[in-house]
Amino acid sequence: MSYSEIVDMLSGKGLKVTPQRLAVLEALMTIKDHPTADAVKEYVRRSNPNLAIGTIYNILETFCEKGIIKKIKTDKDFMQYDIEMHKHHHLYCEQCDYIENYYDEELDKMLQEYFDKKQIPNFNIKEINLQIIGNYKNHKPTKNS
Amino acid sequence: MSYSEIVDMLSGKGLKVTPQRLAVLEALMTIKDHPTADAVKEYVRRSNPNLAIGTIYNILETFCEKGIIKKIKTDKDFMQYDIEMHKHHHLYCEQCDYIENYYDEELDKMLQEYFDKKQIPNFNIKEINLQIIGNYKNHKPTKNS
DNA sequence: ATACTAGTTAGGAATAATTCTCATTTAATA
DNA sequence: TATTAAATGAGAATTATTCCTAACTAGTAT
Ligand SMILES: [Mn+2]
Ligand SMILES: [Mn+2]
Ligand SMILES: [Zn+2]
Ligand SMILES: [Zn+2]
Repeated sequence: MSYSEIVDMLSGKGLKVTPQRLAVLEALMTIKDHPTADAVKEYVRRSNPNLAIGTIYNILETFCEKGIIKKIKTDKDFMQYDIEMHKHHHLYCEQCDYIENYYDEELDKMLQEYFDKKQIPNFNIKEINLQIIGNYKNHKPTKNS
Repeated sequence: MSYSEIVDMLSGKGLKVTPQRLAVLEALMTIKDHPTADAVKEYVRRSNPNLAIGTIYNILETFCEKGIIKKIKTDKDFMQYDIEMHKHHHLYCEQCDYIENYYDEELDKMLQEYFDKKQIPNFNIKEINLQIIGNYKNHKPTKNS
């Protein structure tokens, strides 16, 4: 995503293009790993040492409302954010808390067809996300190493 | 589940049978609705006005460790607990935050077969939970009314 | 029935993530 | 350049959850 695409994306949603928002976007796109607000802070502070943590929460919330990112909650007591907006599911590793994206169009099609046929009474389905819980056979590196 | 079954279940897991644990269990079994720690507190305080909130968290954590209940993942910033231990999925209503259990053996079988065939590289699947997000055509009562 | 003890609880303090407040600053627009 | 609605920084406040520890109790042994 180029700089001008990012600018267009933000202003297209009625958001002012601020250095803080650009920094948070860059952090989210670089880290990818479903970062916490704190991980985003660590990242952006390298270039913007006094970007306030409250501002980060503000921006993340705004991005959620505008459909730019999503929240992910595990059984931990902090929120994680996901900038990958293509349809995907999640692998939750029970041992190292790593959450990996899982893409599977065949699966999506199968589920789509299944629920087209089998309606859930009184409920309109908007999307279906799988939480696939288990463990890696050999653990992924947690961060960048 | 009778009183003596509950007693056996707790002591079978090496847990002492205390009035506090019985009260929390009763709350969970009565509320069903994936209550928060606070909802459990509200319930148990009617009969045990000075059951400490710290004790409730203690008990809930112990129950999780012993496999009596589970934590469920939402995008809210508080935990919810689930005493239904039969395999099921969840319907998340976007409008009223109600989370309903969804049972579907046919679906489970389909997923089982799918992932038996199609392995995920480097990952052992332990369980799969669907987050089915959408809205009720006419909303469910939020509490008991 | 009584004593013992490891496990449990009450109550309050502490912590950590997140939200709020508001004075100041800034991006967009004219 | 002037205007203004929106955004930010700094720190206080809030909220869910955890921690601490003295007092208590369920289960077991005597
Ligand atoms: Mn993701
Ligand atoms: Mn459930
Ligand atoms: Zn792992
Ligand atoms: Zn609803």
